[in-house]
Amino acid sequence: MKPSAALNSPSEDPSVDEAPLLHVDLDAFFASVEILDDPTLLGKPVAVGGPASRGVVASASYEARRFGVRSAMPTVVARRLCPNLIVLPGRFDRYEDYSRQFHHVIRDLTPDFEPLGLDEVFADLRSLRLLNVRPIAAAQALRHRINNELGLECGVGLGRNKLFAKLASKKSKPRVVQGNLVDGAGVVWVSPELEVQWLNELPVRALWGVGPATAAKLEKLGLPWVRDLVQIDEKTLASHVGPSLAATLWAFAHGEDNREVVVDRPVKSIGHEQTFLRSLQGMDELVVAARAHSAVVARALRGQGRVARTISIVVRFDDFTGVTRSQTLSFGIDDEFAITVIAEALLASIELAHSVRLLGVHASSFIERSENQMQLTFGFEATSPNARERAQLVSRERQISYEALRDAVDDVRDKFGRASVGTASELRESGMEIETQRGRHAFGPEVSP
DNA sequence: TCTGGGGTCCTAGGACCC
DNA sequence: TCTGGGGTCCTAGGACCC
Repeated sequence: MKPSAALNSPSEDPSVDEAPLLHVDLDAFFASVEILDDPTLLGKPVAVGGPASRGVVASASYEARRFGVRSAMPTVVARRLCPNLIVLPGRFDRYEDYSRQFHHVIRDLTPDFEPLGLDEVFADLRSLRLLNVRPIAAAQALRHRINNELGLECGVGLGRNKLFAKLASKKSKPRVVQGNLVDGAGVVWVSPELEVQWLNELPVRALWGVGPATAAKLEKLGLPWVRDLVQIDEKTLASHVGPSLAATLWAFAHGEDNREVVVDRPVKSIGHEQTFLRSLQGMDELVVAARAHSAVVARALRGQGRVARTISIVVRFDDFTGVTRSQTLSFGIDDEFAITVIAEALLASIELAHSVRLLGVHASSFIERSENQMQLTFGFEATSPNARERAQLVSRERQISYEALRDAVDDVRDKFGRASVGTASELRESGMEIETQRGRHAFGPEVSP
């Protein structure tokens, strides 16, 4: 266990009101889990990531980072920097196991925490006021437990809000200096006196919400530093980056961040996408992939007990341009056949100028099962769809009655068993049509009243 | 150097309703 | 004949985060 001390070494531990927000960030999470599961990897440059042909690094051990290997770096580049790099494909079920244990440890401190991905959490310590919990002591205890029980290292940041807590945990991290591993402080608290000083030293890129595009924009405006943002008024900023981001950045630059710790953030979309080793050519190959993706999404939906009204597909071409298409239904769905039918229809609306390196299928606009009205399949009046819908329907060949789809799927399953289910193409050819968002109309021959 | 996969949120425009 | 505004929903694209 590495020594834990606050960088600013306060003689006194602040109160939870002085340091209400805590941020924990596990070190090199995926790579560390791989090393725990295979100790022969210890001390070696390890990365978790995609294949050299088309992958990127998701996580790199500190030994790998010494060579300059970083997250989001193309695997080929990482290999060039570090020829002995051990690249592992990633076992996300395993990482989720560890993540659950991580959250369990946090929950023992407080239930008021918010995960970000698998390896980070924010926690609001204010509810611990009456227990006389001291933030730095609590953070150190957290590090010990995570190290003892999970075998993982982490950095903990404390601050007045999410902005500073996160900046602090970053500063707490072990860093590689001149090729050597240097211990970070482990726990860092940004006391109010340090806040302005910290912000003044920071490039805008270090702020949450500023990525490469916004950083370039701000640079062009002559605002490469956080301290520069204080000089500009919010309206001017908004004219360049939009009102929402402008308000956020302007507040950050003044040390303010009103984002709260949200304990149960509801999931808003579920999707699955894949970059192919060899780009797909032609609709037939895409349809096969879309079916597989739809099945994955459907399983996930059912696993979480959700039904989705919107199905989207994402296509990325070889030239890295991309398109998305989506369709919102008036009812929710959760099975692979319904999703496949829609995904295929959306696919059919895309012009394939290049071969396709990535395909994704997503489901969103979740509704409660109890609100999902899908029973009136037969006997509805055949109102004429409006012009826009009709155009959509024609162009995308979709219009299905949900129950008809369901019934057909059940029939297929009954007849052939689960493993040999029919295809969406077959369902479509059977004459059914998809229903769209506003009302139910137009039906295939088999389901017409 | 050549770009993953899981997500979230924002913006802008069009359709539609009142 | 010319002309409204606000609110909601949907779609497409983009940026960002881990």
